Amino acid sequence: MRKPLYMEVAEEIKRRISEGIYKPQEKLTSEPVLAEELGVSRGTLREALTSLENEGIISRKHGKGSFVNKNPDKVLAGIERLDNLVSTIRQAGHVAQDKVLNIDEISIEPKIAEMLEVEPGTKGYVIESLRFSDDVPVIYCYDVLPGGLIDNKDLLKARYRCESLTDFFDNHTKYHPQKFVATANALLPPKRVEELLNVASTQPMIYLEGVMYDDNDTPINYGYQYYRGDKYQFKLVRSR
Amino acid sequence: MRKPLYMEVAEEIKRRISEGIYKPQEKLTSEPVLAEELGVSRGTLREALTSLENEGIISRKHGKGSFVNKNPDKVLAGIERLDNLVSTIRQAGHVAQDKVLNIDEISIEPKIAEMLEVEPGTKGYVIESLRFSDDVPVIYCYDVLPGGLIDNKDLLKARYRCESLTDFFDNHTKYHPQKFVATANALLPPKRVEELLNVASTQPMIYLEGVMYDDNDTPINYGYQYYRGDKYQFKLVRSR
DNA sequence: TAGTGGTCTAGACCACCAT
DNA sequence: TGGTGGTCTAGACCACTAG
Repeated sequence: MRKPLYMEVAEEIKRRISEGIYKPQEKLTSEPVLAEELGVSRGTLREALTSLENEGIISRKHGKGSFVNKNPDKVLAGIERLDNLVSTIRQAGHVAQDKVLNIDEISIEPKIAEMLEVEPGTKGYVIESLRFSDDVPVIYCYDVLPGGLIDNKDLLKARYRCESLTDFFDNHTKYHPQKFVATANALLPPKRVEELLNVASTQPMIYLEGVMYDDNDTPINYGYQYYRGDKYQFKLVRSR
Repeated sequence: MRKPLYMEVAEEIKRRISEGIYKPQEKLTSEPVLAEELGVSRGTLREALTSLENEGIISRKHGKGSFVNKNPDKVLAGIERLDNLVSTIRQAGHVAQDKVLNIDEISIEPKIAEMLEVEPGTKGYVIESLRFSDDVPVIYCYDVLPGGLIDNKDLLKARYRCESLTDFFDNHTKYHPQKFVATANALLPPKRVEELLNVASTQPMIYLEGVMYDDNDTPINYGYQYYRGDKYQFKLVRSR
């Protein structure tokens, strides 16, 4: 079984929506009937519907039915998604590029060491990088990796050939980034960021700072990013 | 059946975690065994585990088991949650206050009318309000309501006695806010915001702008907010 | 009352992981 | 290989909404 059945079912329903067989605001065929029609059990159909609901494509109303949302496309891909920045820029229809500025060995300062759950003064690496959209630098990234994660310093050179730190972790280490727990803020750029991104010192920036965890809850890097507020926007759905 | 069984099961597991029967990083009893032990079907147990996973309390690893996460408490309550701003400030340990500046009748301009799905020029109401933290104004809110939602203009006076527009909708109308679809940005304050929040014109602000929808996907208000970047921070979890 | 989504069961087989 | 979580089925009953 390549793909789980319920995913194929979800895709079939998406297809029907995009082909206009089910239109926004309209009710879907009821669960028992649709399950029969698609040749799956109701349980499997419900798994598919649940995933569509989580994606914001449909809404279910107890006793009434399941309805196609307005703008089933628009939403998604927002600030709560940990995506490759480069692919996010591409999806927005721009030419994207990643550039690593430098990789240096450092001694991790206490504040960051605590977040990374290592001893202060432990060896680590700092990676500075930029992301470009249509040849304009729009994001500055500063990342600190505990040295313990990297067996061999040469391994880090692979970062130059990756499109992001996440790609590097996925493809060259045994750690797989799962979530970035952060705080969001608005700040003016420090001198270095001002110069690298070539923005005015009065240009407000979106500032995200936090720690990345892998799927075993191991902290794998501390990082912060400055996003040009005039060039980069986050989509966001706040819900109850 | 008061509570669904799977919710009770989820609570029982949470209880075991908080009582230290299952400790962070440890593996839970396997699904077949735990289901038998709790006297429910494996399907029901899995529903409970899924909800715990969505809450970030456990992680499941195919072929290995389900594990209690570190810090099963901390996270959550971030930018993706549509919460009463006042209660959010209180939770952070500050004295919070809401103040409505004014409520005016207006003719809705085309750009906003489109977002609210009404005809340009339709009558509507503008509400300007501030949120205070320890007597310091930290958030400026500008909201536009389609006139059609409000039978009687006097009804709006109730807004003065609410702690937020969301409370007003919940308690005085038949509309119940469900989600705020928005964009996030960093901006410098316009003159009016600069004066009302008493901030420097160079103080970066977090700017959220979007449309609120009720549970039937009816747009119930357009709004934007300016948050003082130096006084207000958002928590945020970006995950895959 | 009829139809809808919500919950629950019992049992089966598959895919992943460590040994 | 044996144990774990992942997927799937068929059938039952409950709770909500509307006419």
